[in-house]
Amino acid sequence: MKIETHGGFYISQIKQLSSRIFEKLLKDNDIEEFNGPQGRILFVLWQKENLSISELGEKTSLAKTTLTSMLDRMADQGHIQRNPDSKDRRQIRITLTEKAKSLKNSYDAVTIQMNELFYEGFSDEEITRFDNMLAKVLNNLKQYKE
Amino acid sequence: MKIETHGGFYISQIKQLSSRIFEKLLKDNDIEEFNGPQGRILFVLWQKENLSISELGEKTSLAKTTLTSMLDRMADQGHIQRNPDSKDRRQIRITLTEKAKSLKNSYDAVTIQMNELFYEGFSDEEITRFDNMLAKVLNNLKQYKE
DNA sequence: ATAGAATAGTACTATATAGAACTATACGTC
DNA sequence: GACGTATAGTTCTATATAGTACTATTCTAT
Repeated sequence: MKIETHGGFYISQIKQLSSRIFEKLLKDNDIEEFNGPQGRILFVLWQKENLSISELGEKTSLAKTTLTSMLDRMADQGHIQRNPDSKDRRQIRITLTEKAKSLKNSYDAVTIQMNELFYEGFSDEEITRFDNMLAKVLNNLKQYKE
Repeated sequence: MKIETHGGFYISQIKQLSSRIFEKLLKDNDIEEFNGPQGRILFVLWQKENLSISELGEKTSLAKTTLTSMLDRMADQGHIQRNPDSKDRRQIRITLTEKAKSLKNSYDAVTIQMNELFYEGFSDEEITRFDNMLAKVLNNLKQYKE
């Protein structure tokens, strides 16, 4: 690989800008209940509840120390609950409150707005190809972790 | 755009993991002088010095309030200097110290290691295509900003 | 020339983020 | 079964990150 690449530099910037824009869209849509980073955690829990904190970490790629404090805030705000695991007393299972479940639709609406902007000028085929490449990079990085 | 996309979710995760891996590579290469986020700022300044803080913000996609505190730390560590602009007294021009200039090679070496991992299994052509797509998304987001 | 708007940076505050060190529990080997 | 090791979470600390409110300076339209 001798060519010049800027992937990492682009990714950082895209992350920065999309986070700020997402935050703004939440505000524009009068969604005050959660913010972008919390949305990422909810996104995972809406798909599958009752995850342990470590599992949540794998699915979000966040460190578990990050999750501890975020889950603290989300519990304070009435979005999640910490439940002891019945079999392994080291583990904690995270479940959603009804309040949190009811927010999924608002989140989805904002995601659609976000995607329109994000993928402006992309054909459906290009989006698919791009998504696959991102998944591949993500997989490369996950491999490295061990 | 009716298809299911995960671009934003992937981007967040890639950003998270690559930041942590990059940090680890810096440590493995015994580079203690700067960290990942500071490296991003240095990367821009190595290409063109004497930027104002707003210009640095545009090129890194960081908010200027973020830069204020990061530049404080980087000045403390002897990497950058704040110089008053001679024409516009509101502006400050950022220059690199000799110490900071000498770090570029170490950074480049780590970037190469990082890219090898990041683009594992990509052909040169795919890398180029992927980079172009990232640039396009970044451009979309920058457009929106106004 | 001056008032009002725009721009550049900073101070302050809150959240996100993660590493290191820690505690409690479980597991694996003898 | 006991001891050493691995795993799950938390606490503590430091940096990154950005929004809001602020000050100082410049620009613009009259």
